[in-house]
Amino acid sequence: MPVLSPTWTNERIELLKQHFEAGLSCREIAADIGVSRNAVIGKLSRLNLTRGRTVDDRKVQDRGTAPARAMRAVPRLQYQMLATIYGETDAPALAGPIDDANRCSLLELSENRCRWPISTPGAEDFCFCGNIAPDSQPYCAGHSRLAYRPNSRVRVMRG
DNA sequence: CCCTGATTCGC
DNA sequence: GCGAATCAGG
Repeated sequence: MPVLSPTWTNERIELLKQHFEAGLSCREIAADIGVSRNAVIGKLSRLNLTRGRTVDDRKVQDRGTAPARAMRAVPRLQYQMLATIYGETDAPALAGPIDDANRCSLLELSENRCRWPISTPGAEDFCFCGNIAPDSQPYCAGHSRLAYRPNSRVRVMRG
């Protein structure tokens, strides 16, 4: 390993198989090994480890689960996932406790207030979070994490 | 639009 | 054999 750039050595292939059998997606495997997604899937195809023509087992990413329509302007790069698997954990403290002391009704909402719905719409105690939403975000820091992809797609699509 | 995996094709 | 480009599905 001193000089050459080993493309697919045994270690990589083993790692590839391990991650593949572990249930990791090709994107995650690729990110972990350090190659492109196509490289990983191409190698898998060459190894005849493809699951047939099944496109995916997560069925499809659920869209429209958020109560608001504002979850549009989030590019959600995969760098977060990369940082996660690399152990970098680039994410700083993202508002742990959600303060629900400022909850308000729809009429009390303003531009800088969190619009996260509390309880069920139509219920008598239905209201909104009402916390301070930094920037022009529709939600406060805590609820933004819940609204926009909390993390990589980790078994949380049955909502 | 975004995501995903699978195949194709040039290197 | 390799992987980007492309295809195909959700």
